[in-house]
Amino acid sequence: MKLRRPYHQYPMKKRLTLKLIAKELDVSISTVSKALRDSAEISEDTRQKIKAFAKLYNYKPNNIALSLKNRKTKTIGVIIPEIVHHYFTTVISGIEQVANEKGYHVIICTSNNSFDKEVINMEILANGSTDGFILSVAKETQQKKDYHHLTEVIEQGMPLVMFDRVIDEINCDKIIIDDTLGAKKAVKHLIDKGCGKIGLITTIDYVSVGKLRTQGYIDALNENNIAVDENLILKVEDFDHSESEIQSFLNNKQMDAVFAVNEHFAIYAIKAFQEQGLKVPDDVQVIGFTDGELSKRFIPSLTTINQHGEEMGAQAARLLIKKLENEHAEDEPFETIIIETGLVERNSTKG
Amino acid sequence: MKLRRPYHQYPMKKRLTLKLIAKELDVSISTVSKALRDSAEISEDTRQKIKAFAKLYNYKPNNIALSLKNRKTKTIGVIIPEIVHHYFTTVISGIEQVANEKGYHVIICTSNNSFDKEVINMEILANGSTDGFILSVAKETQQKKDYHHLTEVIEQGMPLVMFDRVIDEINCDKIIIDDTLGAKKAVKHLIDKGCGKIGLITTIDYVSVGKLRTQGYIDALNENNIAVDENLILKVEDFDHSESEIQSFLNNKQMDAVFAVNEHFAIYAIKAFQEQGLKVPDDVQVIGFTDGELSKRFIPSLTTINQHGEEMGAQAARLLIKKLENEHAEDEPFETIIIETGLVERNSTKG
DNA sequence: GACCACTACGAAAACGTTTTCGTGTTGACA
DNA sequence: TGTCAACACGAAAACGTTTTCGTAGTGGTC
Repeated sequence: MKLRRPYHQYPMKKRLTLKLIAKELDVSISTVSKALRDSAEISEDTRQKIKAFAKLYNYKPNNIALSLKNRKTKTIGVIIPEIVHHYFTTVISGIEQVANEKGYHVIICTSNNSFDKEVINMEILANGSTDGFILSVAKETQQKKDYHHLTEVIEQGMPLVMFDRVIDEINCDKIIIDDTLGAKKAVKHLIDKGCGKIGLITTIDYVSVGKLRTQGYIDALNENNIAVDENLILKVEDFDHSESEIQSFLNNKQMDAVFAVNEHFAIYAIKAFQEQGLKVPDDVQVIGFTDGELSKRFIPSLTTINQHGEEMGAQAARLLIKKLENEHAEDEPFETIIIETGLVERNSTKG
Repeated sequence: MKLRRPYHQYPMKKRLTLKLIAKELDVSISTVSKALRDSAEISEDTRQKIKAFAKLYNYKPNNIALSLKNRKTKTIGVIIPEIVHHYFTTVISGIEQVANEKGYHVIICTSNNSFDKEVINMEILANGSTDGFILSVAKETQQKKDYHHLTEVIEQGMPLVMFDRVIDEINCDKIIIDDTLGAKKAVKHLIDKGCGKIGLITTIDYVSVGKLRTQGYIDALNENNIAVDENLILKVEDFDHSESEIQSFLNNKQMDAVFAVNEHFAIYAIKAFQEQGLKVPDDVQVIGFTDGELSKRFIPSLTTINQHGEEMGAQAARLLIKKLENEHAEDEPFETIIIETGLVERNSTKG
């Protein structure tokens, strides 16, 4: 008869494993595993005994071992340009909710808008840490047009869902908002409020959203027979010094409204107008894109186009997980889901 | 002599493994492993051959297998109350930078301020997914005072670093700001500007930061021989309806300044004052706590106490990694690092 | 020719699981 | 008593690494 100290007297610290339980209870590892998974192969007696022991000492299977065995990690990798950005956090929030619901967790990496960091992050996560990716590409990647890291993971059979800043040439699932339509909505709203001389503050063209929103602006004007005046369009070069750029742009242009492609630009515009002695929305109306804290709380609060970040994240996660859990995922065609933008009316436009 | 199709002709898709390389090159797995790690045991010839092959087909070791073998994941788990919150994203940003620098990646989970979700997240991540934790506890956990999940991971030998909302009873490394001192700084600044009737808008006491900042407010008054007037203190019960609470609180109190324990409260205060026809900062001055987008961009921009979130995250990551990589971590005493708060002067106080 | 020391490699264990398959023991039945 | 099924369990492989140890082969030395 073997004598052994009960488990709890061993120099604690080590996590409980199947092997340890097996040793304690004088059965084989397989028996323990089966018992814990309620296999019919194991007698009621032994099963009870093992389960009781496991529960008592709080056994939890090791995720890493499971990942290795199952060759899936139940983890999804999210790579975004930056995290200190309200819109992206809402997306993450949406991703996380859906992911957790379905038993996945989320690894987040930021590219800081750097191509190199995006590539490195993808490579690291692709080496087994992650089952698939949700990605919004870095600005630098958009400029470089080097997508080898994306095609690589796709070729390896890892599902990839792109959102927001997507790349047309890459064949994968995508979640986007209709930037053009959203912008058009915004400008149309200004036109409906009686504006005719509408300025646009946007980004330089290689930022795809900037380009698309500019297009929406143009579309709205065209459809309403308003000539596009290049003098009313500012393409901000240097984000960090956008305030002064915007200020000088807005001087003496006599516009009655401005559409800005993001919150920052919008409030700088308001500020600039106010410093000129103009009142928003009485003298000039302003609409932004992206509905963040700033828009909500600014005074006057900002009328904006809402991108529904959370919804976007949720859809992205759903789509990715669908691919992950579908055996025949390869055969299925890729989807592109368009999230509806919404106009949120506040106090920077006339009521 | 064996004939075999070269690797690239096999039905692609599978990731390259040591085993596959070994098979292709007719050597053993160990030889491949050693060659790739430049072991002197392997002849120059074979080494070159193997490395060339690996490079050509872009071999990358599988992280999961490595994690299992090394019993460390090079991953740190971050659990925060919510992610859609500027302050937390700055912390995450700091964590990520340091972590990546040192070859770690970051899994982020949100507790949504729910005790249960915090517990579940910790348990899941503790099952092998993570080497250690960085945590800011959920409100609900603070109320419940149930910390079993924290003590459990600590007992398992997983390092835990708490930041911001820390729990005194738990023995672990901590990164905090001196909330009391920060608040005192703020109130002192108001006093220096000539204010004598200073209001406080804070949260109910079980939110530790609210309590501490309230204490700082009291300290500052005491040190300057100003009597504490309970009528000038509002403890907001319901965050979501704080606006109206604040509004009615501020009516006819005749204060010359307000210290608010966060941005939200601060701008609601400003709004309320403005609606009463009072000018900020001329008639009444306001200071907030936490330096976010809102403070920076609001008009008037907000004088605030800066918590240096990024710095906080960076320190937390450094501390955690130090523990992780130190053999004798167990013996080392726990540290509590205090991050200095800074006063950021803007336009809600007199220049 | 016997011994030795290298050199260059392979076998196997280990990390913690799950699962397939094999097998000893029991009891029933002819 | 011999056969067979059912039962209850164990051995081993597999996931992809790293590392320890063992060992064929080679060449040199006395």
